[in-house]
Amino acid sequence: MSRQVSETENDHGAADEFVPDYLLYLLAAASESASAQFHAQVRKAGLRVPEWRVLACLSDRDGTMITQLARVALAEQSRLTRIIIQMEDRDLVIRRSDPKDGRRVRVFLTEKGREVVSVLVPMARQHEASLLELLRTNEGATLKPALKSLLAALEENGKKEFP
Amino acid sequence: MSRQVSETENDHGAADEFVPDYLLYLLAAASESASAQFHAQVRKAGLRVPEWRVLACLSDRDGTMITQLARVALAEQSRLTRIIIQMEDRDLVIRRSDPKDGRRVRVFLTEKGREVVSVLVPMARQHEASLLELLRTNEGATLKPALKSLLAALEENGKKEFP
DNA sequence: CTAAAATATATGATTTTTCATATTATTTGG
DNA sequence: CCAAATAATATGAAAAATCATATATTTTAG
Repeated sequence: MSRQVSETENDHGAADEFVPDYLLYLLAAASESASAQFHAQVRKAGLRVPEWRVLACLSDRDGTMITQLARVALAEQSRLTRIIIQMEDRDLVIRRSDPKDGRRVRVFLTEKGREVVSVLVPMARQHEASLLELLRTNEGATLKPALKSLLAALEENGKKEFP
Repeated sequence: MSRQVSETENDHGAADEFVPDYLLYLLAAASESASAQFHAQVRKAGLRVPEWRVLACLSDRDGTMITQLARVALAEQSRLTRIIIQMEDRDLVIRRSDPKDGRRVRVFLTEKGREVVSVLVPMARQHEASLLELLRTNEGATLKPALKSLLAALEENGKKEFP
């Protein structure tokens, strides 16, 4: 005899359903859900998510060009151009065209941008640690390597199709 | 002596960088990258991504209400309302208010919607299989369980904060 | 050396998305 | 039973994202 289940009670993963076991759903949902809390902190710091990503990327490599920033920030080029302009208006970054290649625009952290990112990166690290603590140790240990493998394999795969 | 590395050559994961080893980046990037090819097929089928997600969700549970669809399709409620209206205009779904609770709008697949999803789900399954083949077997086997654990843990966590 | 192709960024116009809030319906506490 | 609280959906206005394409620069082929 099966008990009555309320409509709103979410019984994820019911036996034979497609979505709850579908890799692309799991990836997107995990990304969304895992990011939610930290992204709320990002917004409290007065940044939008792609802006935080830009700052983080620049803290790794100052002077990255727009196209590369777009890749890492997972945003379209034309969108990233506008985001960078807005960030420049708020004195978070400055743009300088590359002397070796005038097409390229290199983006650098300002002092203010550096301060902001120096607060956020430690927060991100701490949040990541708390996420990994949620997982049983063995799963936590495999998740990142598996994602990296997947990304690397997809990149290889992409190269094959456009050689 | 280290060789000269071109600017555009993406040397992911350089020793001491933050972003390439950051879980939220890996999740978002893996989700994006893994989805890209299949989502291109979805668009060729004349659907936007959230529309495909709605159809997939309805093929699991016909008559799901807007709020629940929004959760699974990872879209905001007001956006999903509009998406459903557009899908109704294209005769992919129909809406019926719940007789037991007049606030709820239940969404059902039409014959046409059922046909579309019956083509796309097998494509999705095949694409998923090809993704998992890209991973070394042991990693492929751990990825989905790890993502599910993470999602489950995050859900538990969320409940604690709003009891 | 030069014309054509490729690359990097910017921009205008349109479409999406979001945010706040209105509307309608149900539940709950007194 | 009623008033207030809660819940589900809809909607208008504003912000953001996308698409196609323009502009500027560098590379490549001949």
